[in-house]
Amino acid sequence: MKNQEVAKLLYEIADLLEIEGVEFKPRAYRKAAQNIESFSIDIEELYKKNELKSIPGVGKSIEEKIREYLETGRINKLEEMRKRIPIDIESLSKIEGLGPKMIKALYEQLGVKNLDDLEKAAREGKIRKLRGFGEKTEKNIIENIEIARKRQERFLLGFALKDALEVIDLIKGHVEKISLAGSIRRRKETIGDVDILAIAKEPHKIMDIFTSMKKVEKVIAKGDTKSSVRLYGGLQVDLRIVDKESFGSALQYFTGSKEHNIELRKIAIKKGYKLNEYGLFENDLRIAGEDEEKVYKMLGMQWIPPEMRENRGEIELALDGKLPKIVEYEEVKGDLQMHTVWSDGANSIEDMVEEARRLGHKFIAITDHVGSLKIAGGMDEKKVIEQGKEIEKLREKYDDIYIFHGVEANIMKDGELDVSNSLLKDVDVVLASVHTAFRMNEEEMTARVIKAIKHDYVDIIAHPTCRIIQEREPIKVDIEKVLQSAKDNNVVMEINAYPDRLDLNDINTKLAVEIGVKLSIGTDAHTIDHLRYYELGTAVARRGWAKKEDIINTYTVEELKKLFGK
DNA sequence: GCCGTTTTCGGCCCGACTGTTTTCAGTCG
Repeated sequence: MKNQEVAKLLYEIADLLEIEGVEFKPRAYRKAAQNIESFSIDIEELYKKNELKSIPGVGKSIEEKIREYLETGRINKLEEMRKRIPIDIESLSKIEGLGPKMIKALYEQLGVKNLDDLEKAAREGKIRKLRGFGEKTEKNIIENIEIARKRQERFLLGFALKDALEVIDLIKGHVEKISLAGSIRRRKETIGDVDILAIAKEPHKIMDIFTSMKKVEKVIAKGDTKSSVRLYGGLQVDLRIVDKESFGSALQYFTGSKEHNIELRKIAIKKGYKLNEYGLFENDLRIAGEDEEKVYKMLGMQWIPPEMRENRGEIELALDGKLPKIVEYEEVKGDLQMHTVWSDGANSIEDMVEEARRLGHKFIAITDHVGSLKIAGGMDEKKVIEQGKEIEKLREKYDDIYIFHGVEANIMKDGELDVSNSLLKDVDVVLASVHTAFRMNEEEMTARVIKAIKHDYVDIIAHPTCRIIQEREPIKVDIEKVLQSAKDNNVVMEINAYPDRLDLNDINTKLAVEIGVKLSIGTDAHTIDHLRYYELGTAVARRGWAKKEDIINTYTVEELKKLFGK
């Protein structure tokens, strides 16, 4: 699927156009890029069917460029622009306070093309002399270069969420109301910073508590309405105090996404209203603002769960009153992938059972590695049988949780599993996944995974694309074909809930739901501490619009046994 | 460059903040 690839090029064209001072076109390109990037249909399929224009925001001209790229591997106009403006915009625009206009001025007047040039010019005191720039701007640039170099891109949701919830815990006793906002409230897989909103009678007292927390490394800004801190580890947290009558609209506004908000504001305009962070206004009269639900209601639409607010079609559905009822966090009743000391996990089966009970799970699947993955302690048939006996004993001891005996087998290069059927036939649930030979072409890799899907004993394909966020690209598979095959063969696809996997991701989950594939949530826990990540899996499910019936972790133990053929 | 329940031409989201200015452009979220 080349959607991300094409989107990236369109974003680059947008950046370059903006540098050139072209109006409105950058917005058009970005809009098209955004839609392509979150489109669950393969852009190459649309191209073959001559339906590229069915993507919102893609008209004659952008269609032509996509066509050119898919046919020749390049876009002439982009190549020309790159030659004309040889600037590393991507890294330069990461500098806080540096936008296209300033990048353009720096290039034209000082020849700044990249971070190194920028730093040199700043340190030599050349920037302050430019019209529109000054000493302060130059000083900020120097500081922000350091930060941009040090900062590792974005933070994983799973890690940031823990810090964010701890911050809220510290403050919530002192405020009237408090909520996460921003991408972390939408449970995006990575987040830039944490946004928190609160109502407070004595703002500066709250700000004192906030800025003097133990985990604060640096106070970036401190005022009565907004303070920002950087925690140890680099995560930035912003706390805003808002008025009670604006809390809902501020929450809506700061939750985003930006694209979602833009659409909402257009709807407001059509109705003759104005929507901003202070409320929804008819003339100067505030007709909604205190609660978020009412803001949506007054715009004539259903309230939209934060996880869905990405402008991927949710607004149209909410206007029609046809939003799908997505799975709720408390409907997920168990965890279907985890490891123990029987392979590469750190805890015993009983430890995992105890912790799962504490989390309120009704069932878990112990899915230790089997077969050739010796580095992960892959068990042989004899050990699997022994493990089964231990699980049987624990089932007798605990009657409030059911323990499925599972295994995780490897899908070898040829699509066969690395263990015999005799090992698999007696366990309750068989996960299969790719752990080796990640670099295969799409055709071979797709065939490999589909062969595993068709295997007699495979119930679930675990971490289907094998990506590691910010570390390893997904394997090259034709995800639509894989999902269709899963549907045809009644095989479940996993949403791996481990913080750096989240695989399937939100977009592929949405596609799976559309195709009708059942999904399972597994934490892939290797210690008892990892078990709490199951909520991240639910978050991905919600971002992919999965309903309760799409997620097998909402089933009863009896229903699961039936599904696994036991 | 795209788009249309005001439009096939003329619009394209909104407000705050910063740093530079002396009334505002640029950037950010």
